[in-house]
Amino acid sequence: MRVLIVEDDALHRSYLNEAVRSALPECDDVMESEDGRLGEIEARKSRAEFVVMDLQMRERNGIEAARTIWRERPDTKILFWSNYSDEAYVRGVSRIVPEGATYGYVLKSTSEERLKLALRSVFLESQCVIDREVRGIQQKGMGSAHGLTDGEYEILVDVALGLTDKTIANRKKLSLRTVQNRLQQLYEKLDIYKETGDDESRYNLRTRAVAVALMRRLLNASAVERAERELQNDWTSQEFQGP
Amino acid sequence: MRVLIVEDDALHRSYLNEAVRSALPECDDVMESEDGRLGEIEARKSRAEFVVMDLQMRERNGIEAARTIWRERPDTKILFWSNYSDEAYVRGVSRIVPEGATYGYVLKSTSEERLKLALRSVFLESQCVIDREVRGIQQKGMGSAHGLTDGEYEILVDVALGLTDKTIANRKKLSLRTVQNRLQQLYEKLDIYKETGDDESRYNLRTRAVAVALMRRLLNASAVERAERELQNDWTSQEFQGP
DNA sequence: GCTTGTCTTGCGGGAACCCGCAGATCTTAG
DNA sequence: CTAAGATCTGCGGGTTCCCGCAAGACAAGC
Repeated sequence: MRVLIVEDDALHRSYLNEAVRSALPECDDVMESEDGRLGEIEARKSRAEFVVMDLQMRERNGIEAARTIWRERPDTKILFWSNYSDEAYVRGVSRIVPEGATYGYVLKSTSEERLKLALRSVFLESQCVIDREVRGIQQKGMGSAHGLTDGEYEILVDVALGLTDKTIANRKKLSLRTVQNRLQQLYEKLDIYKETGDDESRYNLRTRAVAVALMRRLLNASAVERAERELQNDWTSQEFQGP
Repeated sequence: MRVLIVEDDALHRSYLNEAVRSALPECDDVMESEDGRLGEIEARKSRAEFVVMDLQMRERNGIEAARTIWRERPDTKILFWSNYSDEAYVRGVSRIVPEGATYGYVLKSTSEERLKLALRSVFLESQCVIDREVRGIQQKGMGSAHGLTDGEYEILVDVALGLTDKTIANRKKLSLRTVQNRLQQLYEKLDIYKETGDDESRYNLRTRAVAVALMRRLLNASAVERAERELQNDWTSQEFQGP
């Protein structure tokens, strides 16, 4: 049994190493990689079945790395280990997990006990373990507080990328007016209107929406970069023109 | 001699504690705070002259905390200790440092030797120490690659907040056309035009500018939040109504 | 069937945005 | 003082955005 740790902070890396050795005495070998890119290579070379993965790394973030690892070996068990419970990350993870794969999601602020428990549960018993703080975000469809539909979230990302309404309509195969409608209902969910109501001063609604999405941690730079890469793919592989 | 450590990650906190005790044997007491808010209180209560401050914390980020600490005791020596060399953070720090104050800025990835050296240099010899990677950003005015004027950066922040051109004009006491001019030169610096040139597909320029600023780490959520708070101050203290 | 509700699409217009052009102001160098 | 250069400002227009209104599509329920 061999475990691969992918984490770019040296302290956290050694902490994880120690925790893994302590929680899993049956573990023969613990490998380490310093960023997502190297993690992919190491996982491919060593054929590790168990991975502890940091999100938010320099060279290549944990979501990208996990996706390629799962693409090559879908039975790999991955425990995600993240700083915050940003909605963008949680969504990103749940978007790439393949059918039936086992994974976990724990915050760096959890106690060592919980971490070790999660290691044993995910790696040995193939249970999915998700921290309570994260769980709150994962179940979508709550009381409009910060529960965006998948469709609305998609629109939000496209807007945050700086796309035009018309461009979004082409990409999503929708009418122009429909895109604008979804934007409006996005504005309502984000309380954009309430703010402009206070003063006569007006916001530019679409950029304001991006701003509050940032502040509410619905978006972050990594999510935008991911979407940007997907966009460039669509952009070059197929030309978008006409009805 | 007493040192206050403000850092919300437990591992980094203990690492810093050890480093401080090792680098500064003449240090009597090492205090710790878990976020910016508590750090302010502890600094006020203990009258610590030396602070090691993390940026990017939950409750109140390091820049805010440092500002209030410096406002109460401008002779406090602060060593900033950050994950990345994000332009937004560097700008934020250099914006709040008072006249003649001594401070340092080192990355978490630097070696323990460099960290200890920085601790001694800043705290004992009152030297300003700034990591090489950070230095690159600090000197502004380079070959248009990512060198934004202060004025351009201000505009960028206001746009990222979601403000209207007219609103920005009022806030900055400028003409509407001037704001739009600055926006145009911002677009050029960010290469917004080059991108739209590839395809007929159009971007919404202002949100696109925010997107690339995010991806180039010129902006981040903390910077937006900071600006938002300033905005709300102006908003309520004085009413903005054009002639 | 009829109604109710949600989602999509079109039309139209007022407002905001993007920008070329040209005159006015201010700085800097010779 | 003058000339050159950068910045600010107003005007006019083409485009996009924001949104109220209304008609069609589809599903669920009495």
